[in-house]
Amino acid sequence: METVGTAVGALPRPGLRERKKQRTRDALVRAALELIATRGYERTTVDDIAAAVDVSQRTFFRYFASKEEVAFFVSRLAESHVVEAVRERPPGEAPLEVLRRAVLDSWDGINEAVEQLVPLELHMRVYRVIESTPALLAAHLRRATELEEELARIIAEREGLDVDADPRPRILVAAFGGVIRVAERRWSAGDDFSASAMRDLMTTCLDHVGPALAGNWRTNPALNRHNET
Amino acid sequence: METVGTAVGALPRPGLRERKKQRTRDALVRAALELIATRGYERTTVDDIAAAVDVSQRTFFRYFASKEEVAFFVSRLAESHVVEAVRERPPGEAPLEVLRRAVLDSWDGINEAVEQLVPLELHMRVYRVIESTPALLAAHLRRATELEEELARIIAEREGLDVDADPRPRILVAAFGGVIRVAERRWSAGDDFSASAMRDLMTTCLDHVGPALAGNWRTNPALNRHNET
DNA sequence: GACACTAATGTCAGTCACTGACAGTTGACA
DNA sequence: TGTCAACTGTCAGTGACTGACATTAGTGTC
Repeated sequence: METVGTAVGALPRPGLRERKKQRTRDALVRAALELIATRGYERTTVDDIAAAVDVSQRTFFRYFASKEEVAFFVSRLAESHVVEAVRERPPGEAPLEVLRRAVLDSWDGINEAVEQLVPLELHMRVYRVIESTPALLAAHLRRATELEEELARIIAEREGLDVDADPRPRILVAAFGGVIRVAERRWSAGDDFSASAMRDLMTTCLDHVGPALAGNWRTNPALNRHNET
Repeated sequence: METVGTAVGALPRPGLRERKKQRTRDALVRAALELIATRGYERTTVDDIAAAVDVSQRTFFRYFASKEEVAFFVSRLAESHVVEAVRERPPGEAPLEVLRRAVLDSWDGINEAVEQLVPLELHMRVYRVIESTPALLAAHLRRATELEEELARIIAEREGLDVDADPRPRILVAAFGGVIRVAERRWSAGDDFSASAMRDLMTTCLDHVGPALAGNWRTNPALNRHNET
């Protein structure tokens, strides 16, 4: 069934043209992230990025729809991992637990995948720029809500619900997403950039949701119980 | 006590120059919102808006830092009312209840204030454009997080906490904000654009937070109790 | 009421993100 | 080797936004 010369299958070798494209894309991503992390987003022009890879500005825009897009290349990778992890959770697990476990359990794998693309340290520097650049922060939040929408649909499907009829899937993911973002901010604001520090932060923040929403904080000032089924 | 010709106090009359500025600003807002609601955000250029008010493009940018800013003029007004309402909540009230009551109780007043600036119906059409335009949605979310930050600080102060040390204020507002956004979306997606419809939606969504975060949904599928003090 | 002072505005030139059109180059495949 | 299609570069143009400078128009003064 498989001829030798032609590319019948999809895997064996992508062909010179495809490999060249891949190389150009990677080079653009790396150059862009390095420039953004160093100079900041606003002070990095698309011309700079293109020049660093020695292609025309027009070519940059053939690979990325916008300057923003290249800044979120790594985030995009991470997000797809989370979605995958949520999809693979065993049925019957409680909704909040699905999200919690999916994020926490896939965390190490995510960081591994990122590292294969760019140094984790570079990604962190870029993340700080994202958090501190209004235009990028806005884009980040919009992307986050798109991800939340996808997760809400998955949760709804697991529970056999209609996302547009029952508000709970979206409410759960919105609350969850908000908490994750608090963790992200604390992570990028602190000085421990390790993956495990981020996981600890997420755990802590998630453990606080219930108590924070519950009545008077002064009657239960500290966090006493952690795990429930 | 009151002189006639000159502006002695600060209130009586702002002077011709100031009144002209106010008129120009209002005209720009109204023209912009009308154009955005009708043609959409992307198909409305700043030149269009300026031309509609018969001023130069440069003047537009002296009143608004960006094209986005004019689109959020009404939202900004509403936000300031919410902040005010949260500030005025009686001490001792539970944090989540502070937010809930502040939003719900000030809702009618907010809509009144908005109506004085532009027709409520126009604001709703603009809101739909905001929700459906990526660039505006992003800006909307960023503004929302800025508001959340402010609210977190107020809550922290009420409770005598340090926002950067105790994560609960930010977690609470993040979860709360997420839920409010779900309500906003359902409101703009539906067909009842009245203020009371929005209030009902918010109430319902807030009532669902607890149950949505709690364990297994199938054991408590419906929402049975609504009001507590 | 003429006069200086200053804030508001218009005009102009320039940067930067992004796009469509067209032409040149280069892998892919017979 | 030659044809075809995909990639790329160049160029021109739009639209958001900014700085510089000249012009206009309220404001307070004599």
